[in-house]
Amino acid sequence: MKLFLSTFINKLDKKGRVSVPASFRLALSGQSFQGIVAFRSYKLSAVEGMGIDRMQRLSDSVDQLDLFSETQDDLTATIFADSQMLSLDGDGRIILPGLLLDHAKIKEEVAFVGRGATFQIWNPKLFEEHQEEARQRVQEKQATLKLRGSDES
Amino acid sequence: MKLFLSTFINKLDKKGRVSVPASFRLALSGQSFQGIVAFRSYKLSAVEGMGIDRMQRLSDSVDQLDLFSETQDDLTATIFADSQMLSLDGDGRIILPGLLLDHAKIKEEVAFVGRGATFQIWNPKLFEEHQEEARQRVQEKQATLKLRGSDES
DNA sequence: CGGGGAATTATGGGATTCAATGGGATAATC
DNA sequence: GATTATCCCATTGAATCCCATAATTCCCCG
Repeated sequence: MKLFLSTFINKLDKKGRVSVPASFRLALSGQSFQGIVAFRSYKLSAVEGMGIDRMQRLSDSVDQLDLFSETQDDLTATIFADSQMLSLDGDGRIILPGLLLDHAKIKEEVAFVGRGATFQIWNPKLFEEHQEEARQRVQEKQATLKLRGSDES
Repeated sequence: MKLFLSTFINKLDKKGRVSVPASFRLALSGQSFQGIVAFRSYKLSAVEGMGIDRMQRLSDSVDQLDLFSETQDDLTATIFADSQMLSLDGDGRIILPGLLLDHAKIKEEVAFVGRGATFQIWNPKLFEEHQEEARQRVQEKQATLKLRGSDES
């Protein structure tokens, strides 16, 4: 199961550690770096999280742009430079650096929010509000989605 | 793991040495030259850094251009002629030559800035400003990126 | 259906390791 | 001989490992 689903709320201990939800750890297993890559969302008070494999694909995509171009530099400065490699300890925890805590306004509780291929890390309170607003926007706009590919069950 | 991620700020000692971040050293391991290749960015007050392997690829790319063309000559002059091989000492440090320090206006603190397949070396203060501008440009232009490769993470 | 383990997960804290840094001693270079 | 580079070791603070315990979920059997 390689999907990040559901929302989990865990505690930040006094060393700055949090348990990554077990199902997220499962989704991350088998990657070349045992941990998560996280960077500040540039639109939200939240942290974007994913496995290193997806990051590698992002890097390959950026490599298709012109080397030394402004676009390439801007993207790498906001994504790669800002991202942190947070490795899992033996008990499945990471330590969240202060920079990320500040950006997401996280104090003692941490929400891990599944988004399919990636996930986000929030202050639980702020996420609840955000989710409510998102639901309303979806309803107003009657947003829909086209399905790709085929089922294989 | 062959990606340069995150930003690390280390100190320049009075002998002109800096520690290369451990995760960068990991990304450089296994290459034919144990150290980094660095040259002055021709657009920014920064130093471009990478492993020797990527330098080889850059050389191959330049080889695709017309021999003796002006572009080819300009590129080789600004990149290959300008680059320095900085070897790692036993403790994972390099010596930054004065030419590079001057160009990047580095005094006592050095920022190693990950860019995926490569990295940059900055004066931390200057990079912070640059990163802020880059973030804004990304937002304004709604710069996006198509993900390459297959979707199975 | 429901209770009682058994396994898994989350969390707290002590002990250990490792990265970054400073500096002395030795070797190479001009 | 002076300057610069390399090697080696000491220190410190942070990250990691390791174990203990608490909470939760799962599962089997009554």
